[in-house]
Amino acid sequence: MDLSLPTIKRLVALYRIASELQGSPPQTLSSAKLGQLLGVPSHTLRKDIANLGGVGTTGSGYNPQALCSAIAQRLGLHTPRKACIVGLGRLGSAVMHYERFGESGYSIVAGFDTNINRLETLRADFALYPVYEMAEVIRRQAIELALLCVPADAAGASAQALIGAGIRGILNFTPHNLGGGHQGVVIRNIDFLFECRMVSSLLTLQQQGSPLKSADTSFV
Amino acid sequence: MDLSLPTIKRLVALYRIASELQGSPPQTLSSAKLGQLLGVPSHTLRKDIANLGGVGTTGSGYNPQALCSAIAQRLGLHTPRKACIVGLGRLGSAVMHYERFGESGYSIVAGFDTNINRLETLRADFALYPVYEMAEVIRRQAIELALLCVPADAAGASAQALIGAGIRGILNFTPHNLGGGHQGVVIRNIDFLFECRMVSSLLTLQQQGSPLKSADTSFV
DNA sequence: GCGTGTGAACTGGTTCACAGCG
DNA sequence: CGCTGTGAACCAGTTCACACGC
Repeated sequence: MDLSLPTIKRLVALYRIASELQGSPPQTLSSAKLGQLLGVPSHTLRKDIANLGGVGTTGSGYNPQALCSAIAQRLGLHTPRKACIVGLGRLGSAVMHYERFGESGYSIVAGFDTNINRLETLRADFALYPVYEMAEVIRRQAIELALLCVPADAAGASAQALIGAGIRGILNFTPHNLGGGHQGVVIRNIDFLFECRMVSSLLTLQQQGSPLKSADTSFV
Repeated sequence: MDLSLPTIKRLVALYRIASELQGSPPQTLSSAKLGQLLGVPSHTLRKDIANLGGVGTTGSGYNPQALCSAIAQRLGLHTPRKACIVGLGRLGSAVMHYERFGESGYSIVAGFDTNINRLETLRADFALYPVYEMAEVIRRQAIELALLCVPADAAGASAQALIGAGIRGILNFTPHNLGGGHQGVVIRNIDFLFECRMVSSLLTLQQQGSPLKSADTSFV
């Protein structure tokens, strides 16, 4: 069975909730309960989970850890993968220090920057390289994910270089849209300004009395 | 005409592109060109833009600044609104220093934290308050947006407090899903771990040979 | 002829309703 | 009797194809 993109998103969100709830009291989770927690109708979740197959006893709800591991397995959330940080300025450093990154399944194995001085002064528990070695390091170490933290005006070029080096995914923290479809490379934008504007838009339309169907604005 | 959520997202993305391109050479933008830049088929964009009405001459393309201002007006991107930061730790400080925030149309007028010491030592060009004054300040100043930067375990309670105080939108930077549908409050999650897992999932499915229709993984 | 605008066809994701198991 | 699993109905958004203005 193929999963649709919305379904994948909900499953990833479910994964966190389920993993948080798989703690001490071995409760059982109903689709209604989960739906409430996530802001999604229960039948949608039932469909989503049904796609995984085999989880959930008909009649009682879902077992948290069964659900958790089913999602993780189906989506490969535990697959160990290598990541690198491109751009070690303020933003890159912040990302680099994010404690919970380990939970993602990725391990950061390299950092790149154009500024040689910065490379020498920075303290990191992974190797740092000048950018001109980027392609080679990525290939040699089979790095799959790049955390793109360069200044906005360098984003396009960096992305091209990364794709040329065979990267598989890019988390784009720069405020620059990397839309140019490059087949096979997964790109996700984490864009503060964009989200601000989304809120603004939704508020505006809502204040004008536009329906704005379903409260799922936090999703999608 | 009502706009759908996917349409709104594309228009917001378009807005940035158009505003970047409205510079020196007064060119004209075709839907094909824009589509390529955004990774979206041209006819989809044509539909989206057509919703705005009146932009675009049949035959030649779109005028960048006309497009820009049409989007801004329709979505209220230039509407001045007030925002506050809730939680002034490492994350909150980073958000607070984000230079380009001004472009969003919001101005930050207040910051809140439980830690009184922190309030006294922090340097900001807006007023800082202890949390117990939060509801009152939000109401008095008619603050519409909250940038939620508290620790994960405080996220739920803070969100409740904000909603109780009449906030209209929340940008949730905490790794905690705020799904619980609260009618009328726009919530958007900016979640690093979630995005990492999304990439992981998409790579996994893709490597298994699942179709993963359309390269629009960066959208939605 | 290039490129927008748009009504009509289509696709696929969501919603519904009910069968079935604990 | 509560709650999951699922096939059928529904609907929104995307895709297509063509008419029209420059």
